[in-house]
Amino acid sequence: MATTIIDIARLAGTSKSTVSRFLTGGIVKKETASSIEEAITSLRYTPNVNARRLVQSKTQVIGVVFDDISMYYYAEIMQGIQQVANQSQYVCNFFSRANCNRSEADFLSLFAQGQVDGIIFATFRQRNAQEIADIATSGLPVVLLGSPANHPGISHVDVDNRLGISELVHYLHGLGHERIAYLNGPEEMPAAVSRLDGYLQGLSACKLPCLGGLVVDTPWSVIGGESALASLLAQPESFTALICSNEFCAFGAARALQAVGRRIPQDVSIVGFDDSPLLQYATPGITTLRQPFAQMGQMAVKQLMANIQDPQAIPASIYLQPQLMQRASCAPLVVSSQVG
Amino acid sequence: MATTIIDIARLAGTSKSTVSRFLTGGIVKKETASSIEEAITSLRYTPNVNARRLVQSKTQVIGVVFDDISMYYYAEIMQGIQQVANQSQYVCNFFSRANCNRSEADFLSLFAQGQVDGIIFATFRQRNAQEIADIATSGLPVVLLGSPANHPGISHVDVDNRLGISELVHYLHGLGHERIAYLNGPEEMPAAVSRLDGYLQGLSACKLPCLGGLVVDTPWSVIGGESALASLLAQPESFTALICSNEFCAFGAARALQAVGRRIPQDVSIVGFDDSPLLQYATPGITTLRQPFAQMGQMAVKQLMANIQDPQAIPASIYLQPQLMQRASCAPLVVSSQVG
DNA sequence: GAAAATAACGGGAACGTTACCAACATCTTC
DNA sequence: GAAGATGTTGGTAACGTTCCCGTTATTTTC
Repeated sequence: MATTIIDIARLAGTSKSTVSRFLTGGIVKKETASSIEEAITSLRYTPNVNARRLVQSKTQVIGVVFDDISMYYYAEIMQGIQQVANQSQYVCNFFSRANCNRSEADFLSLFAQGQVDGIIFATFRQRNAQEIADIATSGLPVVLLGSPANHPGISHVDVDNRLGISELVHYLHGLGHERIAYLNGPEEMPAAVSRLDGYLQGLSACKLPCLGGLVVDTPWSVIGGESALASLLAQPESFTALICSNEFCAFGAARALQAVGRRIPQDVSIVGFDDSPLLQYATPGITTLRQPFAQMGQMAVKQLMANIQDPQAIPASIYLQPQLMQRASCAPLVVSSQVG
Repeated sequence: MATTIIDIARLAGTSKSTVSRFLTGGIVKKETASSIEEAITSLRYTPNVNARRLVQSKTQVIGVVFDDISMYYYAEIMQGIQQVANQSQYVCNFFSRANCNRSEADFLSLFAQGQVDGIIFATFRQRNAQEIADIATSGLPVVLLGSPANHPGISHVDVDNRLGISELVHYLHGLGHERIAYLNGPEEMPAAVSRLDGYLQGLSACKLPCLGGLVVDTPWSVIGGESALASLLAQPESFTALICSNEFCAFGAARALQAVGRRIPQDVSIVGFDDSPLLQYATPGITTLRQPFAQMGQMAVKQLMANIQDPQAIPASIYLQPQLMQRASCAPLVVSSQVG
């Protein structure tokens, strides 16, 4: 049926060993090489990857598993992953768990036996001990992306949530703000926990008091941000700046703030976490911390490659720093402008 | 190294043929079956996909090539594709052309020789005759997704751009509008051409005159929409409604409109094409046509499956209808409200 | 209970490649 | 020009499956 290495050998007047050697970059005489080349183009030959993978027990494929591929940032992560993978002649298999109700363990066995050379799990959630054990015993190189904890034996790449929010506190403090409210995320999200940590750390580093009423929990949604702002206004403590632990609640909070007549940034400075057109095009544009998703993807692949090439390579935890995207939603404190 | 079918046979006290028969759903005695099953679980055996693919020359993989995976709607398309693929025990290989400067032809040869059983090209651009010929001669089942033209021999799935915009004209006409402006997209985008067609068709179906000044070209961006609106206001024809051929220019136009003091929808009704949080959370929310991306992905896979299962299957062109997402940006015409 | 039919199994070739290793050709060196 | 070094080649065994087909075990039928 399809043309094989043997057809090439026959046409080039040599043996399949020599053709194979040519294909894999071994030593062949110039003349032989050129007649093989000729045969390959004239027969439009492409090596059969499955035969190659079978004999080499190597696939040049990495598997990438997402929680739910529909969030905008997954696109960026994928881009980063793909870019580096392709540079290294690797191909990516992407999966979204949301559409196939398989557990990570299912993926481990799905990928077992030669499907992929390694896996990136890009799922932003907590893992239990069993799941970690499954990964560790699978024998496959694995990198966790956007995951919180540092598990011995498993590499992982994440953004430095704590540092990011802490910098944000410094930034607002530098503008003169001392009463900085905080919209906290759901506690089952590890990222939310780290961000709250960053807020508290930032406050203490700036020698600012932590005023209990100024921390309000919210689900990470526009509506969540709106109602969180309502409870913030309902409590007695005043504030001149507001840090939102997520973009959607930032947008909601900003809108709710404006709806009750508070001006941004004259009355309240507001910052978000995560970036999207929503914050970019809000009026005013909302200052936010941008997660370097593409770079996170790139780093994850690089680390995975290292682990694939050398199974003894030491696993690493890599934290990338979020970048401050300055827009018009923050201003220096004017003493008369406190609200609350 | 890894456990093979032979290890299972040995442990189960039978032959590899029988184990293989068991694995592929053939007839085996109950007792044999259970001892094989036992051996499989105790040795944690998983079949080697590469060996299987080699001998069957079938991969259970479909390749999916995107132009640039960073647009939000690709996530939806991927979701749709993945969902149906997984149901059929297929696995997807996703690629983004943006990061690997390979042509579609490169992908055809990359995927040749057993990488995949079929390909979906989800690239929203025009193809030249050579590219079409390459696809046709590749021998691989191919489905074009979001592509404009109907090429003999190649299946394709797209949204019905023309019908969508035409319905939009009817909708606005139904609200009493007769002077409906149009923000046209870049002519190298086939979708933009179809949408303009739809606008013109809609006008003529509603027996409305096409007023030359009311059609303005714009790149599909927020800034583009803003400046297009400026030129619309600079020309003499008045309008009470505005159709934007894309979400970004809709957002920009709406913002520019409000910036010059025109109220939405009291002074001007405005609609977009494509949907995203940007339009959803704009103030007021902007009515738009939502492309059923997930369904497009699903249909593409179904069609591809059909073409894989039966290479003689007749290629099909499938057009899905965009859905009107009604928000607060449109209102019935009040006679005194003309602007322009 | 022998013949025929059926059920279950096992041997071995094939899939298309790589990789080892022995063989052969060509070139140096003295 | 023989001995060694170097460069190039081809034969063959693997890789882990599936699938065909002949063989053996079991059941049915008269």
